[in-house]
Formats: sequence, C-alpha cells, structure tokens
Amino acid sequence: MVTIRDVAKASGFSSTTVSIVLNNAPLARYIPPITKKKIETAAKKLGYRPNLFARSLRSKRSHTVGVMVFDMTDPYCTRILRGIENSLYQSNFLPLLTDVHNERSRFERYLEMMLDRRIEGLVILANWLFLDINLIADLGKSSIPTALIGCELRTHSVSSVTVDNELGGRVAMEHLYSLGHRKIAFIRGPKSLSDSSPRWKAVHSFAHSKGLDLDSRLILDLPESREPISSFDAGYKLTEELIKRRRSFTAIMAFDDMTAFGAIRALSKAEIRVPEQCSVIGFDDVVPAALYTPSLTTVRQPMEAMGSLAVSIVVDGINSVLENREVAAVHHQVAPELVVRESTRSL
Amino acid sequence: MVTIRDVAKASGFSSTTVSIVLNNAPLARYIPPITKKKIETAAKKLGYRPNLFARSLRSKRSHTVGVMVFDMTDPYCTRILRGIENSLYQSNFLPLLTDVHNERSRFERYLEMMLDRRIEGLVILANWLFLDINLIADLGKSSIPTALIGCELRTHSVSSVTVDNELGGRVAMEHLYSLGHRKIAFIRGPKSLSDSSPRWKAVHSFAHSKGLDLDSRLILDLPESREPISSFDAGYKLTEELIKRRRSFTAIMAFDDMTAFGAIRALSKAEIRVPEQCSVIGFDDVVPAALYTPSLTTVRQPMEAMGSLAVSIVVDGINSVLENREVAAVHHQVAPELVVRESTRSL
DNA sequence: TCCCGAAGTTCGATTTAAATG
DNA sequence: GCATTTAAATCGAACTTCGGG
Repeated sequence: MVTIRDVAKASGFSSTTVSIVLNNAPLARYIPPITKKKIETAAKKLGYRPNLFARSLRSKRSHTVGVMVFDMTDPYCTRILRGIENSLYQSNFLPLLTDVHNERSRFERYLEMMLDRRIEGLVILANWLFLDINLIADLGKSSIPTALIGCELRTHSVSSVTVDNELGGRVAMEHLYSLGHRKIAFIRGPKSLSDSSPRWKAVHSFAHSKGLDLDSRLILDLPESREPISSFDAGYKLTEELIKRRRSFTAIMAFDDMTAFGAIRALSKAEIRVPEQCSVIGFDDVVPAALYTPSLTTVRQPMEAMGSLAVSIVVDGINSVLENREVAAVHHQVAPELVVRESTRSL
Repeated sequence: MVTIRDVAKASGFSSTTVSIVLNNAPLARYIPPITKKKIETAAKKLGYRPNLFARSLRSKRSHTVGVMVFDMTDPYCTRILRGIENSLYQSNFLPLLTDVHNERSRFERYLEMMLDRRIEGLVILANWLFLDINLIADLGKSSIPTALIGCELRTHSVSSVTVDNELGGRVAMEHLYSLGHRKIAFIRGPKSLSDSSPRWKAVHSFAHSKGLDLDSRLILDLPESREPISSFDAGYKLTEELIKRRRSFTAIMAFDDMTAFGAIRALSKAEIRVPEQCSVIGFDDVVPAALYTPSLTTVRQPMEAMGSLAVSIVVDGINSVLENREVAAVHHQVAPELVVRESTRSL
C-alpha cells in the first residue's frame, strides 16, 4: 500500500506539504502551482489512496451515514431506499445500510455497530413502531443528526418525514365518491400504527361533509403485526369476512397496497370481478401495484422524494454540527398523490 | 469519548494490560482473574468502546464485507439480500451495502469506496452482466475473496453461486407436460444473459425426448435491457404479439416472474382467463408471485440459501487469507424447486 | 524460567508551531 | 512580515520488548 510518505519521497516534499496540497487545505493558497502539480502527478503516478482509518482517526470524520430499515423485503422500504441512496451518493457520504427485521435486538446491535463506526448521521425508516423510543431520543442528544421516515416523535429532538395521511385518506375517498360509490367497505390500519388514525379521520370527515353514513358492519381493522406479508393475508381474510356478512358494497378502501392485493384475491375467489363488480383502492403505490392484474388504483407516497428529504435534513444537520451551530429538529409532511389505474371504476 | 487510557487510569493498570485483557489476547492467560475483573468492571463502568479507526489502522482489519447489488428495487435482489445479511450478521461482519443501479460508473465508484474502506471480502449480486469483467478479475488477484451470485466467471479466480438453470427449465417443462399441455408458447430470456441458454437447452431436450415439436412461431425472445420493469413490459408486449399471431397455445412458459406477470396482464386484456384458458409459469419466485391473482406457479430459486452460501464462501476465503493459506475459487450450483400455485392447471 | 505488568513503537494521516529565505 | 516548507505532536489502540519478582 502506498502511503503519504511515499508520495512525499517521490515528489521531493514533506508529507505535510503533500497533505496540504491533496486536501486543498487553507494553507494550500501559499503553495506555488508548480509544487502542487509535482505532488499531484506523483500521487497519481503511484496510485496513492489515503488510508481512511488513519484519516478518520485524526479528523474524527467518517463520511458515513447510517441507514436503518425495518424490513428490506418490504417493497415500501425498497423505494424509499432508492431515494436515500441516491441523495447520499450525491453528497459523498457512504451509506451504512442495515436491515432490522422488525426485531428490537437487531436494532440495538446494529445501532451499536453504527455508533462504533462513528456514523455522522442516521436515517431510520420505520413505519412500524418496533423501536425503542428512548434509544432514539438518546440519539437526538448524541449530536448525531437523525431523521425518521414514516413516523414522528414530536416531543423529541429527532427530525421526521411523513406523508400527509389525512390528505391521502381524503383523496382516496373523493376518488371513490366521485365514481359514484356510496356503499364503501373499509379495512383500516392497526391502531398502533400512527398512519392509521389520520387516514380514518379524513374518511370520516369527508363522509360527514357529504352526508354519507358509514356502515359499521363494513368497517374492519387490520390486526397488529409486524410481518409485511401478513397484511396481505389479513386483507384476504377480512375481505372474506366482509363477503360473508352479505352487506352489499361496491368498493373497498384498503389500508395499504398489500391489504388491497389480499382483498382482490378474496374477491376473485368469490367470483366478484374487480373492477366490474367491486372497486378497490390501496395506499402507498409500491412497485407491484403497477404490475398487478388489474393494476391497482392507489394513493401514492412520494417515496423517493421522502428518502431524499430525510437525507438532506441529516446532511444539513451534519454541517451544522461541524460548524458548531445548533441543530433543530424539523418535521416535514409531504403530499401524497392519487394514481388512477384499473382497479377502480365508476358505477 | 472514553479511551483505553481512561480505562487504564480508572483500573490502575497500564493501557497494555487493558488491551490484552479486553481483547483476550494470547498473553491474557498470564493475567490473574482479579486483574481481569477489575479491568472489565472499569471498562463497563466507563462505557468504554474501542475506537475502530485506531484498531483497524493498527490491525489492518475492518470486519466489513462489501455487498453490491445491481438494483435494490428488484424483488429478486431483495430476497437474496436477506440471506446475505443474515449470514453476515451471524459472522460478525458488517455489510457495506451498495446499489449499483445497473450503471457501470456507479459500480466503479462504489468499488473504489469499498476498497478505500478496506473491505475484507465482497459479494456481488449481478445477474445482468453490466459489470466490467476485468475489474472483477482484478479483484480475484487483490486478495479480497469475492463471490458472484447469479453468474459465473469460470476462467477467473472468482467464486460463484448460481442456480441450476437446466434443471429449472426441465422442471418447468415437466410440470406443463404432465398437466397435458402440448401447445406451449415460450418467452425466452435475452441472449446476453447467462441464464437464458441453459433454460432453453433443457426445454429443447425435454421436448425432443417426448417427441414434442416446438412451434417456432410460439417462441419469442425478451429484448436486451437492464431495467427490471422492462421485463414486465416486454412480457406484456410479446404476449400481445403471440395472441395476434392466432396460433393456438394452452400455456406460456415465461423467462421469469416479471415476464409472467406481463403475460398474465396481456392475456387478461384479451379476455383469456388464467389458468382456465391458458396456464402460465414463471421462474424465480419473487415475493409478489405468491400475492398475485392468480398466484403464480413458478420455479423457485432458493434465494436466501444462495445469499448465505455466497457469504460462507467469502468468509472462508477471509479466514484463509488471514492464515496465509491459498484461496481457491469455488463454483456452486444450487437446485431450483417447482412451486405449484394457481396459474397453471391441467387441460 | 515463569509470571505479570509497563514503556515505547507503530499504523498513516492531519495539524500546529516553527524554521527558512 | 510574507511566502514557502517542514519537523514534530497527535489521534487511539495493538504489539514488541524489556524488567522486576
């Protein structure tokens, strides 16, 4: 391995000068262009690459940002990760990406590993609240700028990026309503999930504003669970239950796309055609939504943008820390967007 | 930050002794239990965590393995990553995970970043051959144990893990044949992909062995492309083309699951019901395959296992390097497995 | 010789303070 | 004082060498 001393020897200068030139440090303005050129060509010729361990040991910087996701096999994660990765790539930070599998023990162990590697910032993608609030709150104090995607800790000093769930719920309802649907079945999210209640609140107030009353026998709740697949299974079972109740409905509003997929499967089993006999709308717009048959109408979370936003919050935070400025937590809410495909149709 | 010297001071011993005790180095056997205990409790009380930069600088070890995937939004990647991540977690290595987006420039830049961070091993997940063979071959020489998943470089000193595509092709054919299908349409993989030809070879020889002749007007090829979504689009378009030709067929064997999804969509548009009027079989068994309506019959690649296998190859390689033993490239082929679901049915 | 512990060197870079003309 | 360069200290842990009992 070629070291800075090798470059010094080859160029005829001291390692100090080499360091100053190659890093374009403040002192570099005193160094004549000829010297610079010599050093640079020597470095290039030798293929010099600075040892990051040595550099980080001295400078206390790692140029690394930790990224934690709750479950990488969940297509929801995947798309946000794209945004995170892209932004980090552009900011010259390397992501230290870990998958927590919705297990608290993994969360703790990976967090330790990241701290050991001196991450300068942290992005946590966690819509399911499996994580230890206290641990995260500690982070806020630890001078490691942190952003949460998909949930919010208003009380603490941790930034967040979330969708406007209320808007999303309203948009979905407006869509179904405008297509003429009045008898709508609902599969709501689990109560422990912070996304659930604002979506429902919007549905409720929309219905109220239109003088539509909601049939409580057409409202079911997703059970608490942390497996992403389970929301498909639950969607399937709850829709079967819905059909069994023999209350007529012309549309289903599912908590998320996975639930919607389960619902479509159950409808199809019961020989109810989508969208001819029943419309279905999801939430999220995960990748498979566009590939499904029928393709799924859904409320899209701008996932790439959310990832980028979280990164820019964290990177700003890192810069603030470097300049000894105060870092304040920010809370962003982004607007979702209706994507009309084949699974909904007017009556 | 608390350093080893702080622990030394607090426990009343020198930093040497602290280092020996906490690392359980060979010399530790001479040190009396009482000393050890004192040092350990002091370390715990202070919350001492060794600085990895300092440690790595000295020891030349990073306990990090690089992982490169071609596209994280591809569900094929996702599932293999699970296997990789799990095994790495158990081996106490931290993955440095990067997503190359099927771009060569990213591949090169991330490779450099990884090398700079002194990865001890590398796992590359790349079924699409976008990558620079030469760069990878260099890796083989660079004493960084490397494993390729999904393609093979027999000529070079790089290990690999692949599926037995020939077996997979045969299994799929046997399934369709046993259901009574004789007029089968094929959407083959792009020629540049190493998976394509063995699968087709197996189909061909199976047909030959049964005296079945393949109608060339029912055989189409996926175009060359690196977008995962495109295989859905291509599957859709090619199936439309197939229908337009008005040659009757009772089953479609698609190159992979994405292609199969596209085919199902096209069939459904043409009011051809799956599986009642046409069976469809895929390859891979990506997560959405089980969620699709109808759920997809497919040839499953044991993806988690493939990821684990690649990791164990790399970890073995790392250990060999540490003990100055020779590292030989190994080439594993794993057996795929038929998963029968709803998209195929007997005539 | 065996056991225990410490002083000092090393890894490869950055940075401070200082030395030249 | 100014432009140009460098010796030496430093970061935190690991390892080599050595000395005392």
